[in-house]
Amino acid sequence: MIRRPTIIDVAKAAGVSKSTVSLVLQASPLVREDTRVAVRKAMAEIGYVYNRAAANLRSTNVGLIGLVINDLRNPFFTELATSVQMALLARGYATVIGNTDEDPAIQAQVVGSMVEHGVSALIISPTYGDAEATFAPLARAGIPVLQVLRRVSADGQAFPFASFDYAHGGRLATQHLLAQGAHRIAFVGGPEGRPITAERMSGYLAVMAEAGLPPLVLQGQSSRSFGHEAALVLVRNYPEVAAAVCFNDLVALGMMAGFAGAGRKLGDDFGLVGFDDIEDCAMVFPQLSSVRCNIIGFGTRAAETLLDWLEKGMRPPPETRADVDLVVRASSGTR
Amino acid sequence: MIRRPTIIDVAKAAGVSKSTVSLVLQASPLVREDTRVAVRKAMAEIGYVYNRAAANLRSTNVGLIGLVINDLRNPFFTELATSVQMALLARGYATVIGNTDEDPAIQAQVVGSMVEHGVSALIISPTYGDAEATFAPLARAGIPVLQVLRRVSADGQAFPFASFDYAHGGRLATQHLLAQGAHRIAFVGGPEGRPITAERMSGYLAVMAEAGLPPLVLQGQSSRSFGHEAALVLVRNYPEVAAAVCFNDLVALGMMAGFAGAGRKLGDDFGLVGFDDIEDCAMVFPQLSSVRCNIIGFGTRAAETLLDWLEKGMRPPPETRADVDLVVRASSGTR
DNA sequence: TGACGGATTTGGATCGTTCCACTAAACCGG
DNA sequence: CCGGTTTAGTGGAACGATCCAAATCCGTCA
Repeated sequence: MIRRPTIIDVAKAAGVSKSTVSLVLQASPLVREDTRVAVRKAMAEIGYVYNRAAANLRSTNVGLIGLVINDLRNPFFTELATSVQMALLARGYATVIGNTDEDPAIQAQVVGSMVEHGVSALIISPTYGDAEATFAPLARAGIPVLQVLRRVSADGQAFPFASFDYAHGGRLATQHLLAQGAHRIAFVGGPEGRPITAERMSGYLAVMAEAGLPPLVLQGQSSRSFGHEAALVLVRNYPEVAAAVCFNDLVALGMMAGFAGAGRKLGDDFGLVGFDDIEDCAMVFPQLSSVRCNIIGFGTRAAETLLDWLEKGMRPPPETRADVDLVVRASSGTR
Repeated sequence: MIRRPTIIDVAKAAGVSKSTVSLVLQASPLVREDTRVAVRKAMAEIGYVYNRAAANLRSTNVGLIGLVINDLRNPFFTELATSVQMALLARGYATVIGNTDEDPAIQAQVVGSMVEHGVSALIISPTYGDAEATFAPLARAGIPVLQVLRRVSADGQAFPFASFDYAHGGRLATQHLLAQGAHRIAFVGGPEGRPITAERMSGYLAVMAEAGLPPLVLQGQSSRSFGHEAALVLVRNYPEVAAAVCFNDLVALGMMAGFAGAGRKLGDDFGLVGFDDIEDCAMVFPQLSSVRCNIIGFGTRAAETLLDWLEKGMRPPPETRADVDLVVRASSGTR
């Protein structure tokens, strides 16, 4: 196999020095128009491909941003990934996406690999578990890192955190179901002992306490299958429960399937509100009410925050919360 | 900000030469155990981070594989991405995932950026549209590239293609619905003029022709919303149609919502078979029959094929088709 | 003891860019 | 015609690793 051409080959072909070729590559105004054209032509002719590794060796800022996602199969995260990538692209940065599949060891490896490849900054939705192995190398690398959606490293100064105002979302959902006339309302799903579960539940608990009603919490996986099971449990053991706030939409969708199988009719017999408002919510029957987190807006803002930090040194505050609102659809009753 | 430590700093701290440090980094068997330990200790102490850009400058193979996905929001592709990444990781390669969002311009940019960063090989599920801008630089770079799921560059020698035996899947689905007693069977969804639509439809058309039955095709987007519309069209305009083979599961899920809204009962009144067998199929009610494409197996095999090509020079055949089978669930009738 | 040879270790060249200090030529006003 | 300024282009020194040929250890054996 033949060697890849370098700027020196281009320089020879165009009859200029390698420095001039370099200037052309950087779109510098220092080169005359006709030499620029000649150099470009030479590049096209000999099939020159820019070697970024060599360039990075001299100047550090690569224009590469890392995005670490803990679960690429969850639509919520893919939507985030998509929006972040588009926003970064719009400002001229390339994105590398890494998936950790909720495995701290893989996360450490993925982050390590990104740092080695010289990403200039990182957005990470971290996996719970050994934070040290992931964040210590990041601290050493000294690049801007934004934690989103989950705060795993408590060091908000080094790793600012951005998420949604989940507690408020929980309030909205519960208040809405109360207003629909439900009294016994359950909270379903959410992995135990995780901050995000506590946040989403806290609004529910607060509203129930204010209304003087006893709470009922069924914790568990944030998956469809858990929602399915939970629906059957409710039907069997808690027939008096008339509504539920779900930890997320996947749980709610699982519950919908469970209720459908058990012959319980959503909207009329039972009010259901999900969390996240993923695309599927409007696509199922009956349509699912959900606490909307504007993921696209959030991802876009996260990307811009990160770039402002990287380019202008504007370090974001340790904690940022984005607004949420409630989208009322058929699943929570039409009364 | 202080300079990142280099192997020379490590070498000084450990009292050895930079070459020795380099050997330690490459886990070479040439270094004595205690010097290795000393070097590792020095690295940890001064917080050394490997600089891959510098390494790549000398030795080309980076251990970085690119994965280009056309739609990261489609669960089918995320499952593929996840499995490919895991398989590559298992063989010691890091993966960078890029999303093109079905935009040929973004695809060209993403691929260009990956080539510049020196990926050693690429798996791409390409976007339809300007193939030249994407594949010409890849041909020049001379790295192994595998087209999966979609064949956009016709050059199967340079860019081997791997996909599923979709035509066979279409046959299986249609034969099954016939066996369930349906006579009027529609084919719903699938973007017009795309090879994949033709493939999936061809099995359906063949079986209908063999059975002497007239086909009915409703082409359109491969989205839930199109499925929703199509269901309403069928109910209104073609009440005699008793079953449908869908272009993919998203269409089928959309149809399910449409039928539920129109009060038509799946399984009894209407038989439905999807395509892809994404996770949702088993999670909705009634559960959706689907042509299963073992994506995880496919992704794993694609990764291995690519690495065999890269490491051992075993170039794959121009075209590979993976087996599919039919998963029968409640949506296609229980008779 | 000293030559031998396998196991370790080392210095220097090298990879393809960018950056910097510098030159050559063109231009300009007095 | 001269010194000074601007414009366009140049050569060489980095950058931080790898690779290779050569040097150095050190235990063995004649």
